[in-house]
Amino acid sequence: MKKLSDILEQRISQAIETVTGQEDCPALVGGSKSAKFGDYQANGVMAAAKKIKTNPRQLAEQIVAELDIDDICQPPEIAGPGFINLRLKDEFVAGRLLEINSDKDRLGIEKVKMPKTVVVDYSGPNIAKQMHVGHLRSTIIGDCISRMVEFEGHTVVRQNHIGDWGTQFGMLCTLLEEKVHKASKDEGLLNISQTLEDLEKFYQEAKLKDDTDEEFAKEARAAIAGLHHGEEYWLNSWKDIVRESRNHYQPIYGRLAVKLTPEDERGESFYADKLADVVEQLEAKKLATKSDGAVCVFPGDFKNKDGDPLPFIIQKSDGAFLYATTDLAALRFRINELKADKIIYVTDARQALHFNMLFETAKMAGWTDNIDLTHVTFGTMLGTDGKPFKTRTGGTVKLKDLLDEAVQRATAVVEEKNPDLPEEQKKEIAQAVGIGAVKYADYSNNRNSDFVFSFDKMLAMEGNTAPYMQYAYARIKSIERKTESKVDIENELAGIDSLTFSDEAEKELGKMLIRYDQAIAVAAEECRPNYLTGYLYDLAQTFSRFYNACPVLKAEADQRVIRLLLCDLTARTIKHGLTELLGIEVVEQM
RNA sequence: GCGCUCGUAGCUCAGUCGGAUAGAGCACCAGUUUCCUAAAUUGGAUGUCGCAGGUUCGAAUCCUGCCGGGCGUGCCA
Repeated sequence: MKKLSDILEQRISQAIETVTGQEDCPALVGGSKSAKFGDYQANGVMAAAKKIKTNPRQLAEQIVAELDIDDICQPPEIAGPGFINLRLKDEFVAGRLLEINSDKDRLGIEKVKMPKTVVVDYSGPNIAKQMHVGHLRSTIIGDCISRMVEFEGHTVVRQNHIGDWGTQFGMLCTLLEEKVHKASKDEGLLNISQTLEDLEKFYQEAKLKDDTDEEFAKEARAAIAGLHHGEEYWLNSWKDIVRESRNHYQPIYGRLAVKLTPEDERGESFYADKLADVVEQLEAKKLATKSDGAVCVFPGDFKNKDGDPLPFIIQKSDGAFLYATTDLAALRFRINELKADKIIYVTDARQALHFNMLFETAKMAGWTDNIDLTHVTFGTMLGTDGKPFKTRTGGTVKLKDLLDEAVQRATAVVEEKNPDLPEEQKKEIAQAVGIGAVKYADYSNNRNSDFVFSFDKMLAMEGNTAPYMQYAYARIKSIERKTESKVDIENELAGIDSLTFSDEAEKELGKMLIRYDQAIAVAAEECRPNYLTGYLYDLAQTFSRFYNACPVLKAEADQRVIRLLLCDLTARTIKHGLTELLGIEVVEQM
């Protein structure tokens, strides 16, 4: 089923071009702001009129005369300086609804004709540190983008660029050896998982020893050298740390319903043996030069504080490589080996300069011809005090604790609103609502803005929140359960071949439902989950109006069918949006 | 200094890339339940879209200059 907005755009653009004889006259079709202007409007006529220096209203008349959209709309109206307003025919809306109804999996939404390979780089936790709130936004925004792009029909390759190869591993491996292997000789075995149970503490202990204990620091330097030379002894110890860390963050992905798996991991260590080649290649192309002992590329016209060209440093004066080098190696790998047509990096906005320089450098090297590189940025998570989100004592908030608290608060809400449900069910609801609230709150904000984290706001039943959406869904399910005692819904809906609207609220809901495809397309194109949540919220509100105006159970049989269908399609759309695209659970009862 | 980004109702934020009278939620006021979950819905009030210019049929949106916040700006990631 082709997107309605595309059909309208195409037909009207065609008409404009026929009348004006000009190429490239987009109709600029969009949803109307107000119902009195109809359902859709074309804004392109004014621009076209300017192009050929004619009166826009007269031009609009000619275009409308040329236009053939009887099958979709009532006769178009011309308004204002030259808007073309379109009102959908009931039969058209009904036809679309039936098509959506007949497609259980994709709600009538086509896959793209020319699928691309899209690499999405997101989450990227640091090994040996617990995941904290700083990782949340990249993780879930990246996941939503992946899901949307995948649903559109593209091939998505998720990449979790974990931080598993810094100099800090020298001290970490040394401490682990000390605690586990040496200890096991002297005073019995110490289990590796136990030792690494509190990653944060372990890291801090290693850091402290590294700073204060000279013997330890010496050992740590030997360890990092050994690791970089691939000595098995240290490599094993490093593997232990990576594996144990994964045991910490993989369950978090599980709770967040983030689709990253260990197979998606391709951390810094993976590129370690490809870094020297990156530098050599850039030197061979005469793009990299030595400056103050470091190997640098000077891409674009970035300036430093003194107004001098800003270097993209790819090798330090001591010979070590940096994240710039790793990112260049990763970029080449993604293009050459993963066959990426497009790479989306999801990181916070502070890294914007780094990525601009990375992209520019790669472009200068000729590695990215015809490759679409996008840095999807997002703002900082703030506490209700407007300052970066911290615990009361000023520490970083662990993601695990944050999710625990969300679920706990959701439990209290469920307990208050619906105390009679079975314990087990209340638990499930609290999980769905608590985790959903955290994710939805993030998604519903414009990702570029800094975002104020507030449990009270995100768990509110009013407004654009997860609980509101989940409640909307649960209400529909409740109607369906009650209806089931009278009729077999599936049977009833399967047999429909025509629909007649008998109420304005039905029609409004129907028109909303057929716009889901466009909402996804725009949200995916712009990498903006908030466009999707915005649509879903509109849909839920439109449904609520319908719900008040149009009883389903008490309706006569001929009226009941369309209402049941509208209920079911709304439920399926909300469910699809929440579970498939946002990774948020729905519940049958709340 | 330069760069990026943000500045919209009392508060929290949308605004799909230049479109018609700038929209939601919270808070405030007034309605709606013998009816499918009122965790809902209807109506009302609320704005120098940071400021000043410019571009044009038309600007919150584009350009220029200011003001204010955040971030970044040569060997961390």
